[in-house]
Amino acid sequence: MAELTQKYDPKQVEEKWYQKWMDDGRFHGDSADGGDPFCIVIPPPNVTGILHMGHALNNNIQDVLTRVARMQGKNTTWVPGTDHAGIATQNVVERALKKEGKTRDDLGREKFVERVWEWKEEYGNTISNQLKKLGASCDWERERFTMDEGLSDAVLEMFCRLYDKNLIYRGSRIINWCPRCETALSDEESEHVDVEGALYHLRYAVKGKKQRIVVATTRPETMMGDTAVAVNPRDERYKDLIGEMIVLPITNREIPIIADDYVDPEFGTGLVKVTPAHDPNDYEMGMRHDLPQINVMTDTGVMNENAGPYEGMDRFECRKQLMEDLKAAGLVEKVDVHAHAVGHCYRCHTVVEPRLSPQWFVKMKPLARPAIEAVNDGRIKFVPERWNKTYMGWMENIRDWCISRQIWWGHRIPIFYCDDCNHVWASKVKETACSKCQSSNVRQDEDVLDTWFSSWLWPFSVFGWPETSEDLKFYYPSKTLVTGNEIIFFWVARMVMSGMEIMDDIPFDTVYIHGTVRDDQGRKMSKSLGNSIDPLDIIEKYSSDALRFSLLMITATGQDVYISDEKFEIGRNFGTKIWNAARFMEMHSEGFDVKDLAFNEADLTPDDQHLLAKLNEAIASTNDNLQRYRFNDATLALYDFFWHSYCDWYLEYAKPILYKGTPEQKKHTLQVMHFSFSTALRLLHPFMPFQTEELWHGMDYNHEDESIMVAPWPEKAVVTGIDPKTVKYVDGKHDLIRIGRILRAEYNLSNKQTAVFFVRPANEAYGEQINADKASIVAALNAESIEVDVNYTPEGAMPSGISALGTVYMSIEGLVDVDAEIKKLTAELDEVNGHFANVKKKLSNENFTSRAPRDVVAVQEKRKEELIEKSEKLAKMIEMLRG
RNA sequence: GGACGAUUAGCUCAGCUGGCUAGAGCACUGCCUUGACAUGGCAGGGGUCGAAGGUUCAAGUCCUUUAUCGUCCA
Repeated sequence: MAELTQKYDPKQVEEKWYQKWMDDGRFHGDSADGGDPFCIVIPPPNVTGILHMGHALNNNIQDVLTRVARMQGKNTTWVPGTDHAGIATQNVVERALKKEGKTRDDLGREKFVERVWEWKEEYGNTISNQLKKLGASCDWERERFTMDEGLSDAVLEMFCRLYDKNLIYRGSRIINWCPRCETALSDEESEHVDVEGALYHLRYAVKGKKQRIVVATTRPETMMGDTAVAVNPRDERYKDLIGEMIVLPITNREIPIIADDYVDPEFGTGLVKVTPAHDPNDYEMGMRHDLPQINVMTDTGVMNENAGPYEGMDRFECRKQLMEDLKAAGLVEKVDVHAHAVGHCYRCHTVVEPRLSPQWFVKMKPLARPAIEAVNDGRIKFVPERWNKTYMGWMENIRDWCISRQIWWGHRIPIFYCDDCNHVWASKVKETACSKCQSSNVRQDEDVLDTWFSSWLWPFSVFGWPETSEDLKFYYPSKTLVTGNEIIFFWVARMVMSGMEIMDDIPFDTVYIHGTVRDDQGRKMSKSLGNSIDPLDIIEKYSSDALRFSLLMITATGQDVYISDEKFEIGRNFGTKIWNAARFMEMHSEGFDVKDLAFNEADLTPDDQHLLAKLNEAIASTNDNLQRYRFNDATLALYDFFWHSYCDWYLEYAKPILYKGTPEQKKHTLQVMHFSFSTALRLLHPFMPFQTEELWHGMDYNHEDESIMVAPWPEKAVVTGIDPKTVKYVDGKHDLIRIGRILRAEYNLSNKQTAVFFVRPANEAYGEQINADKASIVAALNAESIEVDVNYTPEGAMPSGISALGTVYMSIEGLVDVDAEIKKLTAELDEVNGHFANVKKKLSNENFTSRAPRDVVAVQEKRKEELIEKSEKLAKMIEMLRG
């Protein structure tokens, strides 16, 4: 047996094993090997990304699932990769350029894109490398990037297919425009943020009348684009105004007052300005009433020539100036404080400008139908189930997806225009001649596609689609998708749609949605708040295993998780505990063959049986909880087994045997220990991959297997010959020991002081068992001796307590504090009587005895007996003390 | 405005199909450097389960209302 270091050194161990696993090709799966496929595709992080706690949790979970599947002998692949994050990456490179005093226009499109590729080559592997530090057992040979050749081909193929099916179209719609990124965004990419804004009440003059009306708006600067004022047709107040004309201030343009049901008479004054080019509802109204559309801003959110005197002014600057001017002209009725939700760019948090713009869209309704069915009929399950509703809500109210982006980094839209015959067509190849009139006067669309247009193909594009491959056939559909709730719309829902459309099959059968990682005050971790905890710092400080184990232990299924540095001590301390337990075993294992663990089941002592029963429970619980994605419960089961069952009880029980027992006893005990430990180690491996591998080798458990990664996964009960009655006896024995220790503690006996104990067992059988098993109790209690006697009666005042196996007395010379004893026992008696009263009340209630299930009643009846017995014992003991 | 989630010990959270005498980790108190481990051991204190109604033999758990916080959607 190799010698374990006194202190575990995670840094060196973790590096060593990850490299070894890679060298040995442990992470790779291949369809050619056949078997039972198990596939997970990673939610591709942004290529600009650096690992944060959300990633750590997310990938940790995937790794656990993957490692379990691998140990179960499944043909496993976990496909990693990154996405090109169009806007984010472009922003990063533009910032770098800015430092050099350049803009992307200075470079031109081609040079700029080259520059982004350079950036990607240099920095793009950061997150993948960080995942390796986490211990992620990704199939790196399959690593993909959404802009690589194959995936780009998939994107073009998808676009052309949908275009040819008329599921992609170009049209002028109100889209979300980010004036900072200078591109359109999808509805999902505009994040609604509640802001304390203002509701401006403006006076507009009615043409030909003295009358002025008051219109309420949150965006006065769009006034220059107003083409109507609208009222609800049923609003009596304004009935007479319908059809009149309004003269807009500043530009003096005349616009009509129209009637439209959309107007909410309760909002503001019941009169709203209509700006069809800057608001989706106004756009709809404009269509209904055939109103002109006047765009008043440029791409950068600066007022344009339609804004008259404000041309060239930033939109918010304009709002301020305009309001001052209107105020001066006496055209402001009032300004109310107004809380409302304003769209912000999800990449740069600039206020989004809704704006009329020609863009490319995917028609979503036809794609949604099969995706709705797949979840409705249970082929795809969300865990926790409630996310079904979120998914369905979005699917059923789906709106067309704006997929064109006015940036350079991304897949260029494969649409070609002929400037001679105006033919428009989609093509996967770079066209130089018109497919209709053969003119060479053709040009490709300037825009690129939304990044999500490539990631929605991920579950099949990573396997080479549109090429057919054995891997695609074998691994698709994947098993579980693990992700956070924030990308259900962006990604999960769209993958289901693309999967159903292209593969005619679901992309995964389970979507596990985990919580969001927050700081200890419940705030989202963010760079700007400076509250993020860097997983790499935690790994440095505590180890990767500690990070992983702690994260899972504190993350309840689907609930948000609050973390702080100290939380990771859980995992570190647990690792230390296991390490030291292993060292202890090693100390006693000289000359012992860990490969010979076939102990004789007839020789199993009560404590052996108890430990093995606990091991079985741990196996069952781990498996059950994994199946239900209850990772915290799975880790808790392992924690509890190792720490309490194994270390606190069994290891302490084993000490006297290992130090003083016969060679036969010693061998038997070591067999039980190594058997249990090595089994539990395998269960723990997916959660703490590094340390378990180190111990697997350090303890020489690695039979013919070279790695614990492929050691057999413990599936179910491993030992027969465990008697439940014996297990229960040991539970009782632990209780007895606890009672004895309490007596010691109450009288402040130091560890050096031994004490004489007397036990009056609850029955003969227990008496016999205790007698046969006395040595272990003597050791646990550091007792001088233990006398077991069913008829034991103390001669004088003795400290005592009642355990499950019987009454325990401790003999100490002349030191008994009789009053304290009486007080203690009386308090206990009161408690027992309280419980007894409750039970009695229950049992005398006929409704209970007749309606409750028989076993529930039986439990209460048994309890009643026990309480009576205990109460009597206590009363007698008190009486005796009183003398 | 709608939907979902949370509210349980000082803190962070479990508690799943109602049977609970409500658990864990951290923090706290006392004792202990004992031959795996002080990143530890043994023992201990600490909760009318946000509030109010209801269903039930039985409610932390189910229903209704409500308050507070959070998330998503409009």
